[in-house]
Amino acid sequence: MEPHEPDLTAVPVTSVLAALADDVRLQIVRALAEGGEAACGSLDFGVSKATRSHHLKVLREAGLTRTRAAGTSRLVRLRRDEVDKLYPGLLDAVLTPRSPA
Amino acid sequence: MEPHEPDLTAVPVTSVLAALADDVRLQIVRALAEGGEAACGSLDFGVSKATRSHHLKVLREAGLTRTRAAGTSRLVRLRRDEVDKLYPGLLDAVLTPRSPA
DNA sequence: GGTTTTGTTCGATCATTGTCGAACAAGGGT
DNA sequence: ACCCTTGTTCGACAATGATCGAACAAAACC
Repeated sequence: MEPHEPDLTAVPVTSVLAALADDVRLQIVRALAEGGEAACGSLDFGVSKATRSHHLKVLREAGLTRTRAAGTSRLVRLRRDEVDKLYPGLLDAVLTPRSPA
Repeated sequence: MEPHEPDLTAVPVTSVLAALADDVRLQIVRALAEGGEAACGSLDFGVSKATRSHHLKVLREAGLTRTRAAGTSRLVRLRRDEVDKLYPGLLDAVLTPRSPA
C-alpha cells in the first residue's frame, strides 16, 4: 500500500501541530532535521518498533515526512522546504531543544 | 485563586504545541491576536461555557495567555511578545487562517 | 438582601491516542 | 528453500482530553 503522503496544504493546521506535540515525534523530527534521511530503525527513542511505526505514520500523514523503500529498510526524511514555505518559522521555532524539558 | 500563569520557558514545547493543536483554541488565539484583550464570554465558538473555560485554562497554563479580573468578567489577552521571543515565527505561522480546514 | 451576570469547578461520558506484544509481509543473504 | 532483518498491522489496554449539564463562587446592580 502506498504510504499516503498528503499535500501539506490539504492537512489542517491542527493536525500538523498535533503531530509535533509529542515528545517522541519531536525527537524524531529533530533527528531528521540534523541527520537528513534516516532509516526507521535508527530512530530509536525508547519505544517499541510498533510504537515507532505509529509515530512515523502520524508524521507522514501530517505531511511532515516522506518515506521511501530501500531494501528491507525504509528511509524517512523531513519535508523541510515545503513545511518552511507553508509555515515559515514553525520548524525553526520548535526544533531547537530547550532546557526546561 | 490565582490563575496559574507559568513562565513560558517553564512550559514544555509539546504543551505549547498541544495547546495550539485544537480548532476551538486556535480560533480563540486568532480572535485574541486580532482583537487584543477580550472577555471570556465574547469568545463563543459553539461550545458550552464549561468547555470554553476549559480551553482558556489550557491556553493559560501553556503560557500563551494572561487573564485578569474585571468586574464579573475576566479579560484574556495573548502573551504575544513573550511567545514571539521564545518561539519566533510560531504564532505567525499558525495564526494565518488557511483554506483547507 | 436578593437577583442577575459571568466564569469556574465537578462528575460523567465518549472519543482519541500512546503503548505494547504478536502476527504478518517483504526483501536480502546464505 | 530457509532464515534473518526490517517494518507494518492488528487487537488490546490505559491514559488523556473534549464535551456537557449542574452546582458553585464572586462581583455588580437593584
